[in-house]
Amino acid sequence: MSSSDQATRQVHERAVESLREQGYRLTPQRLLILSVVAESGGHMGVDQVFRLAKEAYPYMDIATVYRTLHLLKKLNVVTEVAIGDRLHYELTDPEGGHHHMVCQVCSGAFNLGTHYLEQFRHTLMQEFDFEPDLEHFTITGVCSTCQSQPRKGNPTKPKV
Amino acid sequence: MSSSDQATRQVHERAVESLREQGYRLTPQRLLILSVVAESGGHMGVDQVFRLAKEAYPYMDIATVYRTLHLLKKLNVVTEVAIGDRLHYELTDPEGGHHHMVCQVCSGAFNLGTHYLEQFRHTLMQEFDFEPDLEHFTITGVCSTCQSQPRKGNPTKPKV
DNA sequence: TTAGCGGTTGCAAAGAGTTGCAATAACTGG
DNA sequence: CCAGTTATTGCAACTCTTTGCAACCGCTAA
Repeated sequence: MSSSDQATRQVHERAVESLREQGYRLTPQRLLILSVVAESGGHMGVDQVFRLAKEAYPYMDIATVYRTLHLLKKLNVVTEVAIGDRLHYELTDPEGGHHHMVCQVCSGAFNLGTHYLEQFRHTLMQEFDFEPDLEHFTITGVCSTCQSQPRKGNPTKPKV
Repeated sequence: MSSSDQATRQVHERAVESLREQGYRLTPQRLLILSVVAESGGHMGVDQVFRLAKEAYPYMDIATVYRTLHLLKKLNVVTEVAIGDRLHYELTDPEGGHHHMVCQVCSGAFNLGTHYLEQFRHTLMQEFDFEPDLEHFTITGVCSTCQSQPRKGNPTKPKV
């Protein structure tokens, strides 16, 4: 057994617990969608989740995928990441959250530790008494690589 | 003549110049959509823009509204603001840009000066060589009023 | 002022995501 | 282990936004 199998099982256990605790039912569809996301390693678009899930269970419906991903997001099992103008999903980082920097040129996504935003949060609360929601924060821009390779054709594949 | 008429005329002049400079054509549809947004004073949803524009010109098409708003956004004449899960549009702040804090509870939108993000930008470039796009930045959270009025029914109308 | 180029529009249809609803099936108590 | 309750699914219809395309019309040059 690989360490990724191990990780996947832990994810399942935690997710199952979250579901039961809050009165949600454990359905094959939910477990399947979860395992698809868990096994991908990185973040996936909804259509990609749907395609893989449908391979395993042909009756899978796209509406179920959307509903399940929204649910898992609410339970903090998966995290939503905006890549381009589409939402992607990945397992929530167990070591406390992180944010994303997404490159507009190559669509690469880079992690950003929470503490980089703490100062900003502090400022907003101090100055405006505004409590920002910085749980799943994605900022777009241009990454290091694409800055040094000026507009040279094809975007590369997303990194995690 | 009111000062808002005056402001509206200035907006038209600047927008017309932007369009011509870059080879875009001045069409009645574009001018109408622009004036609808300009006269609203604040930010408006696409459907609201469409409805008002259609009152003045019944052949107005929703696709034209979308295309025009995207164009005006590209020309930096209007600014896109995410309210809830819909995009709203407002005239771009002539005094240099500002960002928005949008309350998840009451949907109120509050302005946030650019300098509050400068430090954050500096950090990202220093640490990650990542050039963030902070042009039109919207952050969600809970505003001062809604923090002190715990979950008491109806959201108020958007401000600004 | 007019002819013609090509950017724009209106329409229709496609795509992405959401929602209502009846049938299904996961959970509970007995 | 079974029956009842009710959350969930699959389907289809719907909303919101984008896109392809032919007709149209704003602009420029003569």
